[in-house]
Amino acid sequence: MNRTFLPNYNFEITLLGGQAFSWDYDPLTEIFTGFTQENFVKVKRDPKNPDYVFWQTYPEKDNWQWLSGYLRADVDYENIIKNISKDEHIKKAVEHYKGLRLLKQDFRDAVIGYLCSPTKTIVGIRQCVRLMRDRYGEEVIVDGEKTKLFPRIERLAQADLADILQCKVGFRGQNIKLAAERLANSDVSLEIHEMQTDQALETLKSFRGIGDKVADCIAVYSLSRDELTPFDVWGMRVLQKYYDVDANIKYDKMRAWVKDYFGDKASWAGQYLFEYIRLVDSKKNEKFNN
DNA sequence: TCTCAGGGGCGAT
DNA sequence: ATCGCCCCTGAG
Repeated sequence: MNRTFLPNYNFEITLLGGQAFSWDYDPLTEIFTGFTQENFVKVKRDPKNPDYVFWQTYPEKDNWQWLSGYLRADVDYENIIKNISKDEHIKKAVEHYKGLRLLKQDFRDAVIGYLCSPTKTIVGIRQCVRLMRDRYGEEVIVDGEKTKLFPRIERLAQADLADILQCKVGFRGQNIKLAAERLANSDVSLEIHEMQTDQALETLKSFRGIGDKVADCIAVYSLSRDELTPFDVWGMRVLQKYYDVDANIKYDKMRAWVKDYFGDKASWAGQYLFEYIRLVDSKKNEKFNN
């Protein structure tokens, strides 16, 4: 494996948290593995020096150009943290999840993944993604072992709806098929990277099954639109409790408030708060159950 | 066995 | 602008 300097990067919370659904961790080897339509990847923190990471890509080896882009390894982490640390609440979340980053996932992977998300748990979304991978993904040999990649959009586009439904996607199946067909038969997945954020969001929302929330997720996690903040109901509750935001505020206004408060790196703040909330909620911390 | 909510969005009022 | 429904799964 290659070895590269990459400090302040928390793989566990970044890769296995709420923003990507295609990473796994093997506690025995301490290796994180991820799959996209193009690449399979292994990363591991150097146990002897945590500022360094071991990594390898497949089937194209040593592809740091791709991996560093995916991990957004080049962002000015310290500066972003300084930027969003506006108050004690966010500072607490930042401290707790030191090294949490935002990824830049493959756009098509993100569309398919987040189309699975409505009224599902993160565990459920991950399950759908793996079922689709096993069913439609291309095989790749990784260090002598057979595994599979994220299903190619062209492959999903030609799958029968009845077949897609085997992946436990339920009413989202139709949306997945329609999106795959459109992405396979257009240049949207190339053009959207060049669009202004407003236009990108409108384009996303023209897909059946993509509304405000999912559009924001895709724009933040695969297009690096750092000024947006995908927030769910839990995010709303914390905004209400800690930031005195009106409980009945609409999604657009909530997003505007967050952007206004946290600035042009609002998505990073949102991610820290979201992961923090998710943890606290899972522990049933009374502080939040007022 | 049952209820219920889960990183929502759509279509009918 | 509100509201029932979409399909399925795991937790309680």
